[in-house]
Formats: sequence, C-alpha cells, structure tokens
Amino acid sequence: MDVWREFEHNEITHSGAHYLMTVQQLIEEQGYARVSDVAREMHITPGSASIMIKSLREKGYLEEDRNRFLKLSEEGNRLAQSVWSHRQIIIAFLKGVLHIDAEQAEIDACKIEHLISTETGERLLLFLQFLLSDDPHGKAFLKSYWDANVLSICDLESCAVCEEVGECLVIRTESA
Amino acid sequence: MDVWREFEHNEITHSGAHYLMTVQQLIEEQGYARVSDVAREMHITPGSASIMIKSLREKGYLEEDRNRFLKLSEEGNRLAQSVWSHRQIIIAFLKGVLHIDAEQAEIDACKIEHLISTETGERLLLFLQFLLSDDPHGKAFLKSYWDANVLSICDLESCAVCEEVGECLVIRTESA
DNA sequence: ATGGCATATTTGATAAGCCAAACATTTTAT
DNA sequence: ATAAAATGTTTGGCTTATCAAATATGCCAT
Repeated sequence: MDVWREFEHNEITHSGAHYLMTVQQLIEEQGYARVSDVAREMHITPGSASIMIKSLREKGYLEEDRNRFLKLSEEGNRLAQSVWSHRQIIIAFLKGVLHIDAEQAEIDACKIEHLISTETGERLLLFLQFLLSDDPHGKAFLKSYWDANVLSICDLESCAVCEEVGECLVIRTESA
Repeated sequence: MDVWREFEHNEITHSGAHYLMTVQQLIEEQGYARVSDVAREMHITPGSASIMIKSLREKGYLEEDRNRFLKLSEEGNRLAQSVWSHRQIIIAFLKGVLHIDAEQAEIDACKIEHLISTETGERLLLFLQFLLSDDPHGKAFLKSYWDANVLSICDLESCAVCEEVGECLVIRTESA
C-alpha cells in the first residue's frame, strides 16, 4: 500500500465536510438551511452548491424535505460532529498547549480536521483531558514547559485549553 | 477570508511534496533520479510522472541536467526538507506521546505533513524537545499521563519519542 | 546501421469541485 | 392574477492529478 496515496481516500472530502457543517450551523442559527443559504454562507455560487448538495444527498449524508429544506441524515450528523469535534480538539491543543496564535491555529485545524483518524482524535482528547485533570503533573509540566520556551504563561485556572476542551467534553458526553 | 478555502492554498500540493521527497530519497539511495525512477518508486505511470515533473521544474522546485538526471533546486530542497521534518515530528508526537500505533501514525502524518504551518511545526518540535529535556516535569507528566490512560508505559530512556525527535533534531541542526 | 529495449513525452480520458451564465421554478407582493 | 424577486438547476469551461495507449528519442549490440 502506498501511504502517500491515502491522502484522497477519506470518509469525506474537505469540501464535503464543510457543506455538512454549514448545514448544521445554519439550522442551529436560523432554524433551516436551503441550497441558497448554504451557498451564501460558504461564499460559493448557488450552482456549485446545488451540485455538491445533490451529491451529498446521493451519498446519504443529507436529506431534503418536500419544501427543499435540508437536514443532516444520521450518518451526515455523525460525520459533521466528528469533524467539528476534531477541529475543536486540534484548536485547543494548538492554542492552549503549543500557543499558536488563534488565527493560525484555526487555519491549521481546518486543514486537517477531516484527515486525522478517529484514534488520533480520541487520544488527543484524552491527552488534553489529562492536562486539565486534578493530577498535578499536568499543570506542573505545562508551567515548566511554557517557562522554558519563553511563551506567555496563561492563568491555569482560566486557560483557553480548559475552556475549549471543556466545550468538547460537554458535546461528546451529550452525543454519547 | 474563508478559512475553509485555505485548504487548497498551500505552498505545495500533497502530490508535489511526495514527488520532491521521492527525488531526494532516490538520490540518497541510488545516487540519481530520472523520471522513470520516480514513477517506479511512486507506483505511478511514467506519463503522469513526466507531466508532474515538468510542472515542478517550471515552478522551480526541480532541475534536470543535460542527461535528464533530476535534482532538487534550493527551493525544492527547502520544501522537501520542511515537509519531511514535519512528518517526523508528527509521527514522533503521535507514536511517542499519544501512543497511536505505528501504521496509523504514519498515515495520519503523511496526510497532514504538508498542511501544518511552519509555526505549528516549530512549536511541536519545541514541545517534544522539552519532553526529552532534563527538566523532570516532562517525564513525570508523561509517566503519570500514561498510567492514567492505561497505556503501555515505555522505558523513558529508550522511547520512540526520544529516538525520532532525536533524529529530527540532528537534521534540523545540520540544515540550520 | 539496423533491430530492439529503455526511457521520455504526448494525447485523450476521467474525476472532483469550483465558476459564470442561462434557464426553470417557486414565492411574494401588488 | 400577474410581474418581479428569490431560489434552484443545468450547461460548458477550468484546474489538478491520475490513467492508458500511442509516439518519440536515445542507446547498445550485433
């Protein structure tokens, strides 16, 4: 097996994942999502959206009711949830642990969110959870690491990692 | 700016990065690299290789001598080096810290190696370096983390992280 | 110097995912 | 009820990266 060719063999494409997440987001924010809403939100033409959404429907990720309102199928929901949760975890790690600036962290996370395996996502979450746990080694390590690397030290009681990973945990607990 | 569209705007494509790394690898291993060598190594047809290599030449990443032997330009070398080093760092993190199994770690790393920013690569390296440093908090943290997560505990004196990050360090020191 | 082999390139095809623009349909307002 | 606006779909074009197959180029040996 050529590992380098696996790049294209993913459960969903980058573009597809963002269509699904946009549908979910629109439904949350305004209660519904139609082709043109998705197009507007993503800044693509209605024509492109129409075609991609048809394809996502055919693949079973999206459903359309009699009035052309879109919603995620069970499978689509699982996928969108997974990609979104990977993104939050990666952002939390990049910002909260490595101290990458917010904008870059979001760009990096967005690029790789649909590419990392379930295992990597799970383990990264466990890792962050441990850092926030009561175990004192996590905090001691982080402080010492940030000191050593001349990074800005965040108040460990109200840190970006804590908040974002906290969010992730809530969602993953709810959906489980 | 639409963050999700940044996915395609990278210094090099996944495919391109692997062409460059293959040329470098072939030169190291057998002393030279021609179009057909690259094709054979990557398991693509000579036709595809011919076209891609022409394009990489036109972009200034590859050069060809009078006898059609390929080599990396300065820019190409920098790029290949960077992508390769990102891969090693990610693998070290996934295997050594998160304890993802070797095969999955390599797949994940290969997918994202050309997508993470320089900053993220640098910071991840610093992070791993700190874990291996004399500072006792790193080791204490890792041990405690692995214990908590029922992962196999590696001998901290001969650990995969240590070896792979060690390699990375050597290379980055040499090339700097 | 001619046949045969390795190597390289070109051509035509495919797939994804975007665009613009034309067209079709549905909703809304008067 | 009909015109205007909003929405949705289709068509043709573009790019990247692959393939297969045809074609060219060069090299080597007899």
